[in-house]
Order: sequence, then structure tokens, then C-alpha cells
Amino acid sequence: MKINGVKGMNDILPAAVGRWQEIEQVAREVFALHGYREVRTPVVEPYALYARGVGEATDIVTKEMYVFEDKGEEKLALRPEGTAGTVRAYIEHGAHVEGPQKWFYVGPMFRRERPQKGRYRQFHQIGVEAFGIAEPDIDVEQIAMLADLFRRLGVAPVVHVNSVGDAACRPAYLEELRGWLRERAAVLCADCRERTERNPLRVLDCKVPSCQPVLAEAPRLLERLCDGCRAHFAAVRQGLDDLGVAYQVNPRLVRGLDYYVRTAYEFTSDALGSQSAVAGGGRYDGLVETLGGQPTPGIGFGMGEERLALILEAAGRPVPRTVPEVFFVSADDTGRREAMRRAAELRRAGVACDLDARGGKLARQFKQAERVGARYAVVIGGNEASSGQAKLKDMATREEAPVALSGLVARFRPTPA
RNA sequence: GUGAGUGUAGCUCAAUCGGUAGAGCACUGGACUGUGGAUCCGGGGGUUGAGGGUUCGAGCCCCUUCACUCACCCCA
Repeated sequence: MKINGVKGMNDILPAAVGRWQEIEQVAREVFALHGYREVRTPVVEPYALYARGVGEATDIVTKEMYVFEDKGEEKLALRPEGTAGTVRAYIEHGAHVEGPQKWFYVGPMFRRERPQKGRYRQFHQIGVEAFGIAEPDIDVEQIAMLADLFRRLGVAPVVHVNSVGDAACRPAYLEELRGWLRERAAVLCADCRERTERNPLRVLDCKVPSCQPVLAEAPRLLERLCDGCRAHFAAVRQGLDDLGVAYQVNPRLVRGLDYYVRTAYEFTSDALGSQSAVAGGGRYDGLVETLGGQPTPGIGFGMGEERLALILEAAGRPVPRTVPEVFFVSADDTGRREAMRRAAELRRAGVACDLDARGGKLARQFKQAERVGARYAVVIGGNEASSGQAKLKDMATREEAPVALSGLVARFRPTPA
């Protein structure tokens, strides 16, 4: 009986894993340059953390979370996103006493949705959270950092920014919008009528053609922001302009989770099919308090690694691959023992090398050397072992040159920095 | 949860009207007894996703089921 992997949960095989390693490596470099430090939190958290933090009524909590009882003791959930767990850890360890904290995380998230392009049940996110900074400069820094990260990877998703208001101005706007939508329920699609009650902001980006002209006239939150939100948003825009970050103000940009206030931003690409967002973030000034901590402003983003990988693929960026510098080819048993010794010697010196432990015909070993991408082959048989002189073959040019076995380490040892 | 599409070798796909399942790539061996990318020749590999039905006969038609893909909802 063959057992297959779980639906929507993918294997990342060696031939593809270089893509993930590259993404994560570049992210770590960029984060380090901006003062973000890594945090690792569990993949499992109390169900209540997400019910309270992400929002009791959100799709994520009501229908997408993997929830289970831990031997009847506690209701647990596989994390559907990274912010709630990071905030829990921030509060639990009293991190606020040491001033603003800039953290990042990398790891799998789980949502039980129907899989499609760019959406999987286990997916991988790279995210950052900045705690304790209410000022708009951190919003600017985060957006610019993300743009820099993408630039280093050779892609340039479109940056959308918006303000979703806060407790001072959003509730009044939502009521105004809801009332306005109810008056026009007759000309809106069924989904929009449903969303009018459940999540009126979502109505604004309805894709149904007949809704578009109606919604274009809808009242706009950006024109009804309170003074604080208005000033914050203006400062974010000014800051992005100062840094030369190109962006679009998108009044329809909405964050899916309850905790977002003020700045919302998103990076999108048309290489992703209908799931166009590769990264999304925003400010969550009330979340830490909601989860039992001191009132603490926060802002962060999550980036989908699978989606970024799709973008890099579409951009034709090659998958990086680690290859051995030297591949030993042995002609006989004596040569093979010598090859094993020399390989060990090179490895201790920090030189990546390999050999075909099956031995066998030279042709097969050379084929294996080629397959693993070795730059050089060294042929060793009984003669070479006793004379100490072997042949060094450049796999690309096929040129051979004599080499002393005792000089291999000096020849290939990485030059100290 | 809803809708559509697709299931044939490890991968990409053929198979005429319903008539004994094939190719390319990949793998493996040989041509080539100490040399990998080309060429030529050989070899292994399949319950045609699964189950049932119609038929003398089903990869093909019908039913059921499962899986995958894309889209909706929503989101990274």
C-alpha cells in the first residue's frame, strides 16, 4: 500500500531546495542589516491564542485552522500565521523591558484550505515584527527593507500601501459604509450583500464587473481618517518618498485579520495566478494588549516563501546548487583507498569533495562526477598512489594536468578571509 | 465548503471507429579492459488512479469513488 503525502503539504526535494535556502539566506542578511533578530516559537499554540489574537470571526479561525485536543487536556492549534505566537512569546518573556524589539521568524504555517497555485495547507513564511515603536519611520523602514530584499533576489513586486484607520475612525466609517451599501443592496451581487454585514471593507474589492461602477462611488476611509491616522499615513508616504521607494496608494487594500490598524501594505506580482500577494503586513497597535501584555505598538509582515519561489521561477532565476570542488575517480582498489584518504584530508581542510563509493568502471565514475556537478576530477590508481602524482581534470574544459596528491589541499583550500 | 478540468512508465505525452499499451527524456548495460556531455545498439520498468457496468473484446463508452490541478471564498 503506497502512502502519499498529505494534501496541500509538499516535499521540497534536493533539486529545488536551493531556492528556499537562497531566499532564507538573503532574508537573514537583509534582516541583520536592519537590526532584526531571529525568534523561534512552537508550531503548536493554544487555540485561544488565535481565537483572541487573530479574531474569533475570521475565516482563519472559523474554518481554516488545524485544531486538536492534546489527549483531552487542552485545545491546541497548528499555527496559521506567525504574528500571534511571536506576540505571545514577546509578552511571556517580558521582552518589553529592554526597549523596542525587532524580531524575525522563518517557518511553516498551516491552514486547511483547498490548495491551488500559491496556496498550500503547509506553507512557509518569513516574517518580521517590530514591537514598541509607534512612529511611522518603522513602517517606512519595514516596507523599504522588504523592497530591498526583493531587489536582491532580482525581482520587483508592486508595493501597495493603505491606511485602514484605527479605533478612533474606523468604526464610524464602517457604519457609514455599511449603511451606504445597504441602500444599494439591490444592485450588488449576493457575495457583496453577505459581506456588507460580515466585513464591509471586503466589499470594496469585489471582482464582479457589475459591482465595480457602484463601488467606485463608495465613501472612502482615506478621506475620513482621524487626525492621528491621517498624519501617520502622510508621514509613511513622505518617508517612502524620501527613500525612493516606489509605491501605489491602494484604498481598497484590506488586511484579513482583525488586529490591523493604520498602515497596511502588500507586495503583489502577476506571476502568482490569482493569489497575487507575495507579502502582506501592517500595524497592530492593540494586539499586544489584547493578548494580555502592556499596551505596545507593533508592526510586521509575513512573506510567503512558496509564492516568492514562484516569482523567482517565473523570472527565470536559476536554482542555486552546491557542488563538490573535487571528485575522486579511482581505477582500482589501491586507488580507491588512496582516494578515500585524500578525500578525508581535503574535507578536513574545508574543501567539498566527493567520490563514487560504489567504485566500478571509470566511465561510470566520471558520469557520476558530472552528475553531481564537480568542477574537477582527480584520477587515482595504483600507479598514482605509489608515485604520488595524479591527473587533475577540469570537468568543464576536459583538460588534464598533472598534480601532486600531497599538494591537493594547498591547491584547493579556500583562501582565508 | 462550491465549481470546472485532468488522471496511461520516474518525467512529458501518444494510442485512428472500442480490436493484443507505445515514444521521447531519464535510468541501466554495451560499442569503448584508465576517462563524463555526441552517436549507435540492447535492457529493466505499467493492475492505463481504484471499483463496478455495457461488450465477443474497454486506456477509450456508462456509473461510483479517489487523487491532482486551476478557479471561487479567503489569504502568504
